Amino acid sequence: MRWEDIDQQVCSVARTLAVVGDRWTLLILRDAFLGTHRFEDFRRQLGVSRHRLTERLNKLVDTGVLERVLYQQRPPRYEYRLTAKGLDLHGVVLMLGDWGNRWCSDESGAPVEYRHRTCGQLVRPMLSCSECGEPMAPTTVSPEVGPGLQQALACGVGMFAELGEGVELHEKLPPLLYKSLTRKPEAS
Amino acid sequence: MRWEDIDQQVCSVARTLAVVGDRWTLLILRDAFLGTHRFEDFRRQLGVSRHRLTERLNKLVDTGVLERVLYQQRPPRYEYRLTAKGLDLHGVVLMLGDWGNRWCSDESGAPVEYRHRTCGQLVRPMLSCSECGEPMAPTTVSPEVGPGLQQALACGVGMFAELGEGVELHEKLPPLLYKSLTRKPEAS
DNA sequence: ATTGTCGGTTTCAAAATGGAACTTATAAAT
DNA sequence: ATTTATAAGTTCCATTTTGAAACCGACAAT
Repeated sequence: MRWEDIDQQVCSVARTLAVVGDRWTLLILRDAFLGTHRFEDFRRQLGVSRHRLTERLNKLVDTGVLERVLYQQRPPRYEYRLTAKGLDLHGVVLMLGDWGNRWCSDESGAPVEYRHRTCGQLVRPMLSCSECGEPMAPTTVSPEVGPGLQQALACGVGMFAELGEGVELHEKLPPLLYKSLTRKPEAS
Repeated sequence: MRWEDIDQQVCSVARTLAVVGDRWTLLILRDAFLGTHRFEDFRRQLGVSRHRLTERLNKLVDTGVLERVLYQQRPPRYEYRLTAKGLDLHGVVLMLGDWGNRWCSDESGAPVEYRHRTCGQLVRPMLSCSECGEPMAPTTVSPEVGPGLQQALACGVGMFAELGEGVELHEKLPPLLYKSLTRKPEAS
C-alpha cells in the first residue's frame, strides 16, 4: 500500500495524517503557530528545499489548513496564514511539543514554554474530558466503533479498507474496537 | 537539510517528530493503542511492506517507545508493547483523531468515538491548563523561550541550529518567540 | 543599467519506499 | 518421514520521493 492511499482507511488518525503527515508539514505548522508566514522565512528556518516547501504549502492550501493572503502589490506577494481548520491543529502541535519537552529535553530543560494568559502561569497542556472535565488518562479511555465505522461495516469494509470485503469481522477492526462491539452489541 | 537532521533543532516538536514523524509510525502507534501488538497484525492492518515495518518497529524500540515482549518460545516470538514513554503519546494520537473526526468525517460521522470510563460518557478530548484547569485555546497561549533555548542562545545558536551562529538574534527565533524575549527581557 | 529580493520552477543525482521473492525455526497435518 | 503452514523477518530491485543547486520573472532600489 502506498502512503498516499492511507486516507482510504476509515480512521480519523489516518485521515489527519493524510493531510499533515508528510515530512516537514507539521514543522511548517509549528512555525506558523509561532508567527512565521512567508515562504522565504519558512525555508530559511526549516532548511527545507524550495521545491518541497512549495509542494507542502500548496497541499496545505488545497486542504484548507492554510490560506494565501496578499501582503504586497507589485509584485503581488502572498503569505500563508492558518485558517480556522489550521488553528484547530493547535492541540496537536502543543501535544507534540509537550511530549518532546518531557522525553527529549537535555539537561538544559525545555526549549519552549507556554504561558497561559488566562491565569498568567507557565503551564503544561493536559487532556481533559469534554463532559466531566476530569483528566483523560490512557487507562480511562475506551475507543468504540462510531457511526462512520458502523456504516463502513454495514457496507462490508472495516477500518482497513485496503483489505477489501473478503475477511472476517475481527480482521476488519483492531482488537479493542472488536471487543467493544461484542461487549456492547448494538443497543439500537 | 535532510529530514534525518531535524532533531538538531532546539525544538520539542521537531525532536518528537524525529522519533515518530516518519511515514507509518504514528499509524503503528494508533494500532498499538487499539490493541494490536504483533508484526503480522500491524502489517496486514496497515498494508505497509515488511521491510518498512521492520525498520519502523526497530526505531520505535531503539527510541524506547515500544518494547519487545516474548509471547512464545519455540520459535521465540516477540510482540511490541507500548512503554511508559509510548503510552505518553496517547494525547498526541487522541488529538490527531479528534481533528480528523471534526474536519475529515463524511456524512456518516466519526469512525471512532471515545468513552471516558471516569464519567461513562462519549466524550471529546479537550486541552486544559495544568495550573488553572481552564481551556487552552490558541489565543490564550503564548510561547516563551524556555531554559533549553536560553542556553542555546547563550551558545550562539537558536532554534534553527542549522543556520549556524552568524545570524542576527531575530533570525534565530520565530517571530513570536523573539517578541516574547524583547517584551520580557530576562527578569533574572 | 545593474543589483537585489521574493517566490517560485526545473533539473538531476541520491535516498526512501513498495512489492515480491526468499529464509529460518518450528508446529501441525498427512 | 514428508509436506504444509505460520510468524517474523531479510534481500533485491524498480519506482517514487527527496534535496541541492541552478535558473526565472516581477519588480524595487541604487
